[in-house]
Amino acid sequence: MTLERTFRALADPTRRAIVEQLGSGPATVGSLAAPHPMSLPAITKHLRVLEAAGVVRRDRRGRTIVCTLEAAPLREAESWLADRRLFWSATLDRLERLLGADSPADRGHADTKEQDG
Amino acid sequence: MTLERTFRALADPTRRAIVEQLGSGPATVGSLAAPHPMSLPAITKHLRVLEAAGVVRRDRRGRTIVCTLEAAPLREAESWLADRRLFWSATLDRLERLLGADSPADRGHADTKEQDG
DNA sequence: GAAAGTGTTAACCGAATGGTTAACTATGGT
DNA sequence: ACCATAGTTAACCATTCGGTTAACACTTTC
Repeated sequence: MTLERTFRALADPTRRAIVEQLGSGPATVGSLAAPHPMSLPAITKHLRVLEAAGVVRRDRRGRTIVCTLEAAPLREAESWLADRRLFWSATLDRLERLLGADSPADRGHADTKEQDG
Repeated sequence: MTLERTFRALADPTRRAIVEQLGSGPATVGSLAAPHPMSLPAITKHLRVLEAAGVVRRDRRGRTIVCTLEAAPLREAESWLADRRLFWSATLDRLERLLGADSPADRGHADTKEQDG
């Protein structure tokens, strides 16, 4: 599944940093590796994971390789999260009150405080 | 980092299914386990991962345990993706043209070839 | 065509993941 | 008290992950 690969790819902080860097535009493998205190093969592996998820594309360009961010999988992941949000924003509060009414235990967050942002 | 735990939690299909089910409202551990062809301890572990990420909350309720979806981490993950999107939608095309102008090799995504999959 | 530059592949390693079964804890019902 | 219900914890196992070093491959330059 694409979602699985995408979320797993984004789970690693190094790979997220790579994606963030690619947000400033395409970059070579070397320049992507530079900020990270690890060997080049490690970066190669991370890029393979990102590429397998479809998040980045790699194009040979002379003797360097240029990596570019690919939109589709990130968009798909965002959509999945957005679908979940349809719930939290609206339904959550109502359902929790239903639960709370049945047994007023110390779950204490339903009526007095709201940590929404 | 919260983002790391959140993305890692969502990387597993079973855990995503749990989150989706919780989108219909709070549920007991048993009812969350029912749809999945695995043992209860496996589900317990998945719930611990989701709880560690702050994605679900567990409240004892008699001899059952009610799990509820928690908004904050999902919102944070969605925000991270949304920030990335600021790039793909607008800047990508322009940057790629800059790159392409420098050396018109067959980076071929614009008009001729497309190996996307 | 040999040397240097840019990445990848291969082999290996320790730690984390995702699952199992068996034993245990905790609550509720009789 | 005793038993059933609902979940967790413990111990274990195979696989995957994230990193390493060493060797290889492709491109450019001299």
